[in-house]
Amino acid sequence: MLEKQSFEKLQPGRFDHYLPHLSIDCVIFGYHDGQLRVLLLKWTASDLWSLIGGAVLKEESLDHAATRVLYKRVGLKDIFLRQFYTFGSVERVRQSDYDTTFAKLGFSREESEQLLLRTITVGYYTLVDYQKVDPKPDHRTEDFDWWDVRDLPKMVFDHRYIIEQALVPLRHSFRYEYLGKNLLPEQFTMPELQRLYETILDHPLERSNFQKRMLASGMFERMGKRHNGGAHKSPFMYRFAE
Amino acid sequence: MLEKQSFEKLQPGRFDHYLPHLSIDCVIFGYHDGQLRVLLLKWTASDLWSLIGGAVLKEESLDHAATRVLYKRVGLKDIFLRQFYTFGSVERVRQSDYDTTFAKLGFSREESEQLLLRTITVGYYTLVDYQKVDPKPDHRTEDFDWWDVRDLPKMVFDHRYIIEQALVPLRHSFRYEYLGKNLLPEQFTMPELQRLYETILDHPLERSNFQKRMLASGMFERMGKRHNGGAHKSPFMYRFAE
DNA sequence: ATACATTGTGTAAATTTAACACAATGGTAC
DNA sequence: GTACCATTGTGTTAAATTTACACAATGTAT
Repeated sequence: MLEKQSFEKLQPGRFDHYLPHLSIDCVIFGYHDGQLRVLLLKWTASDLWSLIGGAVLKEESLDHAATRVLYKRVGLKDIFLRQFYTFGSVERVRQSDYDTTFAKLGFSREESEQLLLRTITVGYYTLVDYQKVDPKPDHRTEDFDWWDVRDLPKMVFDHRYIIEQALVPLRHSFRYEYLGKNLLPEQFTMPELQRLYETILDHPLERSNFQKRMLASGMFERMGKRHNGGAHKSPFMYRFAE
Repeated sequence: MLEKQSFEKLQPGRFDHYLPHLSIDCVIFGYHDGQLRVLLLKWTASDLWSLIGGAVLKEESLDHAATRVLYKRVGLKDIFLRQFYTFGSVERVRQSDYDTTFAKLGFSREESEQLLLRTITVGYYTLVDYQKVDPKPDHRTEDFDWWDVRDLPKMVFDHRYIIEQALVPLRHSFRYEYLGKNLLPEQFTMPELQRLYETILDHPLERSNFQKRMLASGMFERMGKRHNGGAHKSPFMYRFAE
């Protein structure tokens, strides 16, 4: 369980090196088993989950902070990362019931308030390969897991709202761009790609029209065929071009 | 010219009541004479111009800060306001040549650095009636003016970049929504509406198709005709519905 | 009264999107 | 080996939307 001392160890000189009142939070999307999922951390001694986020160094950009946090906390590199909104309501931090959580951890009311300072958070969303994630729980978090976006757990602050807001530009981008590179393995079949799109856009797509649209986009390269069992015609494999 | 004392008067207890390192900036769009324009303030004793912005109170939301600043500095109320991006590069404040500007104003190097602190700014854009604007230049700014977005003056920090970035979602919103309520007078003709759209989208639109699309949207109410001279067929007047 | 730039609306062509059809394939069941 | 069949790739048609063009009506200037 998190000790008061270890918190200070965890964030040495937090208020010297980091910008106060500001954080970034990353909605990390992954795809598995026909489900769109987000990577969440479970807080120690609590049933609350949270996004992966962190403070911003005084000498780094917001994008850099997001990249740094993703690398240090989840081992992710060279990923699709996009800022989508900045959440700045007054109640977003305080309204939560996690004041009591801090009390449980041995923090005084005064110290707790330091940690519960008014905070504006810049939201990013990222698309990552479900398998390549290697979260490093820290002293504040004891576990991590992927959660279906349609079935999220109890979350700290306004993190659930942030996820819902991230879904809007995510869906929009899948309508007008050809993403998904980081959500699928290196090679994939057209039905697999379609399933991804249907999951994210949350509605069925007509098979033959989908295939034609994808091929006409020129974003995909056809590789060899896959013969791996299943009583079916063997499909072509594709990958994202260049 | 700005005196050191008046700056303190201007922002009493700035570091007590406001969140440090954070600001909001508003790209105020107006429309006049077939030009899309932004409202800018001219800095005292300088040829630099800037957006209308300000700090965020510790007990107000970002949206509230933007609304407050727009009301206090420009007298605007009940306007279209939309957050679009948060600018957080490290160099955005320091790279500028305005260090020298502060020197001219009698600030010491130390004090100047206080004012040139690393600052993240949350960008908003707004659509306002060109005529209803009543800017109140303060001690830091000696003048204001509307500038054509295609012909902007020399600007402080990254404000020119912020304007360019605001144009992207602005154009996008005009493609998929029916805005313009605040950019036009209460009543307007279809050619006038079309001219607005063409100016913002920056390309010509086919007249008859434009008219049909607008009418079909149900967003506009047809009023009486206008008879005000000009050797032309008199056009219908429209207004935004409800 | 005539001319004419402008406005409102109608219609046809082109393009895009959606819906459906069918043949080919590769494995399974017998 | 052979018939079967879910799946995949592609083609074809219908519907809807977008684009281009046409024409009649109007109000003012001459």
